[in-house]
Amino acid sequence: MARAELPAVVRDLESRERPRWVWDDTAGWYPPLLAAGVRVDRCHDLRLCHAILRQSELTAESRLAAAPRGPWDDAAEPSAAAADEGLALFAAPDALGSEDRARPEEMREELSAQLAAVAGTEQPGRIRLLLAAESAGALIAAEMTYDGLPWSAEVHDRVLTELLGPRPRFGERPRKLEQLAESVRSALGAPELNPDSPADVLRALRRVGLTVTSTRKWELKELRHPAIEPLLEYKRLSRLLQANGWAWMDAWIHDGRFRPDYVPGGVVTGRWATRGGGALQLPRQVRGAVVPDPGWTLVVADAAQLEPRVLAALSGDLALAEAGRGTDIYQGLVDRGVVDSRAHAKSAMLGAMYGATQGEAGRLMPRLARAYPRAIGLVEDAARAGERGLKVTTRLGRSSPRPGEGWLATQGRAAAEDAAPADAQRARGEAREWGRFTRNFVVQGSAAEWALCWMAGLRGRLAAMADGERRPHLVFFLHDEVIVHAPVDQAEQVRSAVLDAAAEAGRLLFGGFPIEFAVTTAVVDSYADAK
DNA sequence: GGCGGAGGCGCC
DNA sequence: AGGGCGCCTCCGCC
Repeated sequence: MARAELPAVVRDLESRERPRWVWDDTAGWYPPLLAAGVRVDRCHDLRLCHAILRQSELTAESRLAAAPRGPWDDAAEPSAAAADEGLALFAAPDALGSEDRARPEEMREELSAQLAAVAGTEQPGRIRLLLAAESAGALIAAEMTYDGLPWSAEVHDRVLTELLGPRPRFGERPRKLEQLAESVRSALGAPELNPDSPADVLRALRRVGLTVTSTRKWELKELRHPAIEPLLEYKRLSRLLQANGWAWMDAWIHDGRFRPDYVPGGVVTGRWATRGGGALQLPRQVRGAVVPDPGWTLVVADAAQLEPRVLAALSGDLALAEAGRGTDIYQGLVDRGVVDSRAHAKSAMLGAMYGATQGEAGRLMPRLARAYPRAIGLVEDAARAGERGLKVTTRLGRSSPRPGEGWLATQGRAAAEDAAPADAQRARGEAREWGRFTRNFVVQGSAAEWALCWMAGLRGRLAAMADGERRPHLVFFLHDEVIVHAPVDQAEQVRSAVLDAAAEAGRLLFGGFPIEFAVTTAVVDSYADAK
């Protein structure tokens, strides 16, 4: 009886060949379906789509956007616990009692409001694609958690032991860390020093005559003192131990799999976030532990210089697009004499997209602006809009939030006739800060859309390659990079699928604009070998 | 003893 | 030195 009950699922009849399941929340519904052996082809995630449509400038005139805040706005990020609850509900729908789960008629109503909002836009195809991609992302996230990233605890332990020494007893420092701590203490003449305490370390550094304002790595690197080298090494290894050490392994690796909890749409720009496990910050040091099952391999693919390419296409900057054709786009800038080294090119491009004003990146900006006025003009316009408190919008229609009450109040005070200089200065600082956010938003958000389309297209192609239980599947996604776990004999097919999907994503977002989305692929037996 | 900000650093 | 995150410890506070 359970299957037929699916009380909160509505079927959208838009396509009879490839039905799209419409539900309130993929993270709640899909995990139990996966556990029951069901794979869903397509869906429309009402919660995720609602969030986009409420905020988007393209649907600002819709009934959905104009309505007061309602349950679809308050819907809390579903927790893993909620997903477990979903499992229980699935097994025994009578036990419902879940006020936080929408009823079918509520979902039908919300769906029609969403469809109306989309239909009311000038180019409904744009936002329709965004909603489809966002929803596909939700399916992929659930599937990746279910399938898990293949992880060798043995390799991981070996890496940790090599770098830190054998796993210590609870509460003790690993041998290497203890040795480094001792070196730091003796170099600073501070036998009681706790190297984990920034305040403690700062005091000790000053006591030996060093001029420092913090214990940040980049500041310490400038200092000459025998304590610095072991201190930096201590910080590096301590970080590894704390973030991805044995405790992390115990908590997150089970049966040879790492199953992080991905949060699609978890970042304002549309990037994913994760909850627990820090999956999006896996340090290079431990990537060697990502190894395929016997008879399988990893296809690691990375969209090279994704954001500069997205910027070129967004702004219609043919010169910048051309610089990236057939080559590394940063090298393209060097070849065209815009800057003198790849490092400078990278620093300048990233600076343009983040809003650098000082340092090397700041100095290179004028050259970049002269060579690529359209591209730089686009990010400058986005910054100006943000400084004035306006929204900006990505390629497919995700809009930035408006600044908060506090920000507006500060700007208001500064605009008054008798504004104090200090208020005016603070307002300028905050305005520029919001401008840097909106400047980056358009590029980062559009790049996230490209990545979602890429991954959705790849998922479809992989599904078509399924060979019984030997099903190549996505196991990792990191903003502009994916890992596919595939049977060895399917690696080449997967590689083609990755490239085809990338080309398709470019066409979906930018039509015929001549931008090339370069993708590097590596077929490897360890994630560490991918770069 | 729990909470939350600060400091710090990993990833893109 | 400039965007987006998550998560760890420390440390002051209730």
